[in-house]
Amino acid sequence: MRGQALKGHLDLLLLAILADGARHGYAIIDELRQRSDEAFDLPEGTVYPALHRLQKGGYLSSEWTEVQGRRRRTYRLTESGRGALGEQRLAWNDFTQAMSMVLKGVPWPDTP
Amino acid sequence: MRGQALKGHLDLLLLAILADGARHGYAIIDELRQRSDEAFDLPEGTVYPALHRLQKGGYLSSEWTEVQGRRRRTYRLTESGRGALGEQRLAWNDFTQAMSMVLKGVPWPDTP
DNA sequence: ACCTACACTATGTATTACTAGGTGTCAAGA
DNA sequence: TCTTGACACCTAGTAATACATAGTGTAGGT
Repeated sequence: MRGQALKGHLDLLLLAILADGARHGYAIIDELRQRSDEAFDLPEGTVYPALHRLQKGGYLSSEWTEVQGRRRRTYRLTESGRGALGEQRLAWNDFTQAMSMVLKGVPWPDTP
Repeated sequence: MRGQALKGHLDLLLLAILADGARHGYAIIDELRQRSDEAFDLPEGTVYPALHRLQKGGYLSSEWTEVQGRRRRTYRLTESGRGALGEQRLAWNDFTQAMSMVLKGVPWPDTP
């Protein structure tokens, strides 16, 4: 999938994953890939800065942990983050609905 | 609607409107607003550059017309544009499906 | 005379996903 | 032992693009 497509919707994805429980970055990438059936296979350079941005915005908190000699930064939804998740999900709903209204009636390409 | 959301999906919208038949920029904006039930109310500074970009990419052709003293640039889908419409529509489908897979299971906010 | 809708254009800005590089740990295999 | 690969993080720079802003001009109504 052309990743550009998720421009503006990455935050929602990350918040959604973290709604399940706290996770570290690498695990988030993994789960995103699994849950989306490989469709979302995001590079680290995409996810880490986004997590930093979300934390800076107060939507996530994080803490360092050490597991078998490997340091991990575990992220957790804040109250504000949970609110943002709800809002963005509603916005996503509105958006897809508006898209399908515009797309409705447009003929599909010939697929014989 | 926060317009940022359509980042990367504007082209699909424009191609979809033009699949209905040739139109000029202002009319495209109008129809986009109507078909989306006011959700997509795009500023000219968004749409015109996008049309130019699409034409430059070979997806649209255009010609000047004059209607009651007002000059209009009427845009039309090219063959290539029709192909792109099909592709982008499939991509949009894949994208929404992947999104809903990730979103599935995430609890909605309390709405009493 | 003024305002609004119509209709287009150009320039600059902010956001953001991604590229490309870098650091370091650990386990398995050659 | 040395190398590879998975794990795990980071940052600086780039490209794309929606939008803000400002400008040009016509037509029609008040």
